[in-house]
Amino acid sequence: MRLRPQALDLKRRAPRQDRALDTVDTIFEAAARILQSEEKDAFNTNHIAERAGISIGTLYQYFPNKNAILIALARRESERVRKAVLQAVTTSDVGGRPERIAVRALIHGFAGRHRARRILLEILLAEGGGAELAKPVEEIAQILGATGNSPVLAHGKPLTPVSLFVLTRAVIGVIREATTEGSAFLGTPEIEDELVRLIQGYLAKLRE
Amino acid sequence: MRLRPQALDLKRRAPRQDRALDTVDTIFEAAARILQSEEKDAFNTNHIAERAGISIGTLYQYFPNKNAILIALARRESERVRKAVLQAVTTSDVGGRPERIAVRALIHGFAGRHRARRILLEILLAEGGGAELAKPVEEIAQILGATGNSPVLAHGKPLTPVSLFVLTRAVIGVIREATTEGSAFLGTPEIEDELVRLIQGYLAKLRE
Amino acid sequence: MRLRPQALDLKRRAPRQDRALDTVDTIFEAAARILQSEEKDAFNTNHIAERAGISIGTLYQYFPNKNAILIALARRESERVRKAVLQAVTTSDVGGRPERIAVRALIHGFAGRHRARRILLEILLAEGGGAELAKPVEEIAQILGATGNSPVLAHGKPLTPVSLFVLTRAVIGVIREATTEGSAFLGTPEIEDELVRLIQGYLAKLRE
Amino acid sequence: MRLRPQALDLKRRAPRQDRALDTVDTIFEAAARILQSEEKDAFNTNHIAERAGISIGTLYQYFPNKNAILIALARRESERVRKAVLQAVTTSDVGGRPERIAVRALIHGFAGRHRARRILLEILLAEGGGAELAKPVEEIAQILGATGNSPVLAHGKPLTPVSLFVLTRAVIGVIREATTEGSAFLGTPEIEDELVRLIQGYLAKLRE
DNA sequence: GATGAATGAGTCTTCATTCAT
DNA sequence: AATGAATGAAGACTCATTCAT
Repeated sequence: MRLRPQALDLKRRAPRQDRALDTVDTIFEAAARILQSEEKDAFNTNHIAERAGISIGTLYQYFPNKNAILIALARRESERVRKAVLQAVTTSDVGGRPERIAVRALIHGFAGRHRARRILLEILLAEGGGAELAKPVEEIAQILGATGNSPVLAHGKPLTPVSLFVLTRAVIGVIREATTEGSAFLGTPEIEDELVRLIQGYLAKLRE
Repeated sequence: MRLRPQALDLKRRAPRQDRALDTVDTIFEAAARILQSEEKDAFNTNHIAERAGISIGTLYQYFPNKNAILIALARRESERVRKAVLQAVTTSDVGGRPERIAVRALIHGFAGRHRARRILLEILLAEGGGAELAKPVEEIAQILGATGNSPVLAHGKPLTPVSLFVLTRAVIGVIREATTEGSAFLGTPEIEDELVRLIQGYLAKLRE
Repeated sequence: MRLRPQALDLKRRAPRQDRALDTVDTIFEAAARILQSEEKDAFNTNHIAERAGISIGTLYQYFPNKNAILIALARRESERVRKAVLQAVTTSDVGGRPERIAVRALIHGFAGRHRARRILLEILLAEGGGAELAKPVEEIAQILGATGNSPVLAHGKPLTPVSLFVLTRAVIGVIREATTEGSAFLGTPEIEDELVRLIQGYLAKLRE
Repeated sequence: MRLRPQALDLKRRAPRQDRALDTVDTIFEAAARILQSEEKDAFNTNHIAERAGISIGTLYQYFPNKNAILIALARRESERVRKAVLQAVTTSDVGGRPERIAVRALIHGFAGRHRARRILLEILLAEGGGAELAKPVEEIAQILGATGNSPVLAHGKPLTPVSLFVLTRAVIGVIREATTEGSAFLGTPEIEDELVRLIQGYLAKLRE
């Protein structure tokens, strides 16, 4: 794959008609399905177009290049996770266990559709789109970092940037590794428990 | 790239002449250099051969396919890290801070040659060689899991498999993310401190 | 050449535009010309495309792999011969000499464009496509085997499968050998006479 | 395979020492074994040398190129068949059925080691060595053609060259087709009977 | 005589992308 | 807007053959 440097104009054409909106969604749907159920090699523009039931020419009317599809797909997924986790973190739930809810949201978000997400991840990394993945996590870290903003840290002082980085990446990292390795732990309540302990233990340590 | 199912015979020819030994090293060196300094696309057999100053035919006398070079490279790197970390973990150092030494070894091991390692990582993942990466970490986890075997856990009971998984992957995960994102924290003493705290905090939590 | 197991989908793309139809024919024509006039080594995908005046990519839009071109070419030729011979065999010509007509059709069919056909033959054999060649002959044998279906055997009882096999393969075999050896007999009236005698002699013997 | 025009000096070195003789035989043996039991693709110089337990360099000390091995192998096989058939044809056996013996010898000769011989045949054809195969048959035809020389034709006049050609190629052709198609008839007594009838019928017709 | 490391032209095939219709 | 035929650079891999040791 020879990709253009950076495709800033991810969408070549702003869809203004219903038909066009459908088309974009159709492409997304096809791309996601391929990621979910097929070989990684099958993720190529011709195949996506075929699966979407459109011509390759039409596909290129909505995306400037293959990478743009990938990035857009990643953005779309990240957005879902971000929202879910954000809500978990900012809402002081009755039981007061926002870490657990955040962890659960993350696991479901990043590990839910195993195959699709893992492959999306792999391709993105392979194509240099790694930064894209960091965004939602980074954002969450920012929010956690703002004192009092989150019940998680209600009793403590604000975290340093490094601590934030380590905290967020540790959680994400464990989930990602589990996904990549195809670990059996994924989806079990145990790993959820452990991740909560990891967070709590770290925060406790920081408070010392 | 269409890879053969499982490239078990990583080396096609057992080098019997001195010349051959040199050649293998030359290939490794060229491959590593490409990973370090060039585009990911540059990691192709023709280019590797060219950079190594040998013919493509010669390259294929030593490696059955492109993937084998990648795996061999990964193995080679992992081995170094494994040894360093292993030593750190099993040696009861005077100061009694094996976590710190292990963390440092891991950071240097996995994050040392930033680019090269990141790209190796990316390509490996993209090519489905993810399992290969898990091995050294898994092994360390096993050792940490054997009670008393490591000073890290000297005072406690053996960890459960899930705890082990979370502990090792959290550390690895943070380092990996930092590498992938090209984080500025990488290489600073701060992140080392934080990782040690992460470990200690988690272990303390487990002992509760 | 490493061939895919069975290239059942000989045509990769069903041509829907006029342009496409032309292209397929162009490819056939180029392939046939190469077979006719050039080295056997020249029968490679790149060269075929070049000769056809199209890009290699276009070629691969119509044929899944090199072998498919070969098979398609063979089928096309066989079909012609089959039709001609079939007609000769099933038509009770005025002079009542269907053997002669069949023989002539076979000679012209299989020996007409000497070089092209011989090389096609050779490559097909070399690529394991031998079965493909047997089909039309086999079919003719079946028809000859059905009593009364053909004037050739009008006066006799149906042939046994072995006799059918020997009869058809003897005729085909002589023609094929003559082609392969580049025999000067090929195309002379004499060999036609002899083949007719071969058939008649054998059938007479069977009637004894 | 890019072969030299015509390798007239089939053997590069006249073996004068026992060791050398062994080497040539070893190469032949290895080549034959590969033909018999492996993929056609496995018939390459490197593999032959490996199988023969010698170095590729040594192989090239005895054969100027790959084709020479093939031709030599073919010659060797043809020689056996030629001798067997010759003897059958020239010996007036008690029962006076030389056709049968000749046919039997041919079948065993050309169809004996099915796989090996078929592949040898295919490769030879593919490499343009077809002429080589015709020689023994041609020779037999010559002998049959010399009146009185063979009991087969004891009662008749000498055959014309065309008749000879047709007669010999018909028999060879049937056997060859049966081999190539992997026919089940091969090796059965029936096909032997039929071939004898084919010969007798043709000869009878010629005598009319 | 033997060795086997090295060579590299050559072959198939893929796939992102364009553009005339 | 949509189509899809055409493009062609690029890449993995093979194998006959050479030649320095």
